[in-house]
Amino acid sequence: MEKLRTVRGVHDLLPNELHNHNEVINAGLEISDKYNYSQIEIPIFEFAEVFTRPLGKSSDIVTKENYIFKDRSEDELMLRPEGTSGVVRAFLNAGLVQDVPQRFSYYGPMFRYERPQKGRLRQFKQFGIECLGLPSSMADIEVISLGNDFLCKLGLLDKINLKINTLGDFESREIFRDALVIYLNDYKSKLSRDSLKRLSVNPLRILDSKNEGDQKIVENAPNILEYLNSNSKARFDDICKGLDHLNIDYTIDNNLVRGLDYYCHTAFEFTTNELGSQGTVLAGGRYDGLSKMLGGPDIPGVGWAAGIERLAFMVQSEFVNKTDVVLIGQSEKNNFLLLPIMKKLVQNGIKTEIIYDGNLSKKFKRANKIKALYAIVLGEEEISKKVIKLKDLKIGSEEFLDLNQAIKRIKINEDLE
RNA sequence: GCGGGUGUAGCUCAGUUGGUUAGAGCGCGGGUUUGUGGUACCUGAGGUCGCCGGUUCGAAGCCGGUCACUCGCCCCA
Repeated sequence: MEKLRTVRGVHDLLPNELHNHNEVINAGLEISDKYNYSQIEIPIFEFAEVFTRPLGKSSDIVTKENYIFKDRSEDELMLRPEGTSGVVRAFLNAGLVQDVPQRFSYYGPMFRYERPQKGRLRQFKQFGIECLGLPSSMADIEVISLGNDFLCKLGLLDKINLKINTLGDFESREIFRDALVIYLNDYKSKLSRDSLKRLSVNPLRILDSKNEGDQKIVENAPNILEYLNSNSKARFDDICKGLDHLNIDYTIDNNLVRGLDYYCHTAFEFTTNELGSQGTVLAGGRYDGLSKMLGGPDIPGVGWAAGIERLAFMVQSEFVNKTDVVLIGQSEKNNFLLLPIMKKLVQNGIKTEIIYDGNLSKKFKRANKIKALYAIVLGEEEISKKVIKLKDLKIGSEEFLDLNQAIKRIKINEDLE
């Protein structure tokens, strides 16, 4: 029989790697809890419309990167490609519109049918936060500050840069877009093929093209900051001021744009150059239009999502599963006597494994392999004396003790480490 | 979706201009050790050379296709 494997771009997570993921997730949950964001969980698949409506018919995520399918009742469903739409949908369904602001955190798998690369999988995990119901620029600053603290907690701040930009409100953006198209039309013959396509579909995207020729053309293109109305301009100034107050380093990058239609005003990205071309590690922005697109009232929102695999790759702490105690019986028939000992050790919070097979030599080899700190040996001599033998595997010393004394000893030494 | 690289033991990799039983280190099993691990020594197992086809007397090595990984583009976390 042919050996089965995972599907393309979908990977197993073995203990080592999962440990790194959990470190990222736990840091995220802890810091967002302190910022008073409450964890929620939403479905992994939804009616396709939850994503197709807000993401816009032209976005890649909807046109070619989706996992879309019909279930047995012919409903069009989609594996979620991102978290924000689902969170806002849940917020609307729960009637929390009555009770704003709401602050949420979430994490879990997302799905995009893309060509896999390092840091880009078809099933990948995101950690994200959303702040709903606050139109004030203070919410933008809060959210960026939370992201910054999250990365700081992971010890990654010195490897990561923050870029921010504004897309303006919808009015400013329209005016800017028109000006940009007029400018770019003069260079139609020199634009790359990709950008030529973008010119009609999503001209703002041309601004962050990696094509050198495009970049030269873009250098002298209209600057979004000059097209902002006074409200949009004031917002952006506030955000810069807020970040200054927090001593958060950032660079303004007027070519930073968003692929998804519901974004407006603030856009930001934390990037690294340690991951090759998939350098965006945490990104987000304001999405005041989203709630309405999902059929709800006009509720503003701002948030971000971080790539767990990408961050875990940078954290890379070595995971050692350290066993506290192994239980070794002299012969197989003593194994039954080891069960209540294990139970008692576990109740005392001690990580325990019974080694069932082999002679004593093999059992100690196993103990060594799993990096056990202590061995408790139970043989004929111990049974007749009604004690156990506690061996410290680091220094090799052995002692006859009763079980309660042994537990005490193990716990004392654990605390010292 | 487009372009480049790679694929040999569980892992990291050798393998000459195509030549007969495909190798190493680590890891794994057994032993030196009948109540005791780590070190050392001895020894053993493990490979349809990613898969399919072609060229050839003969293919791990050449050619075509395919799958997977990887790098860049696209896009994004």
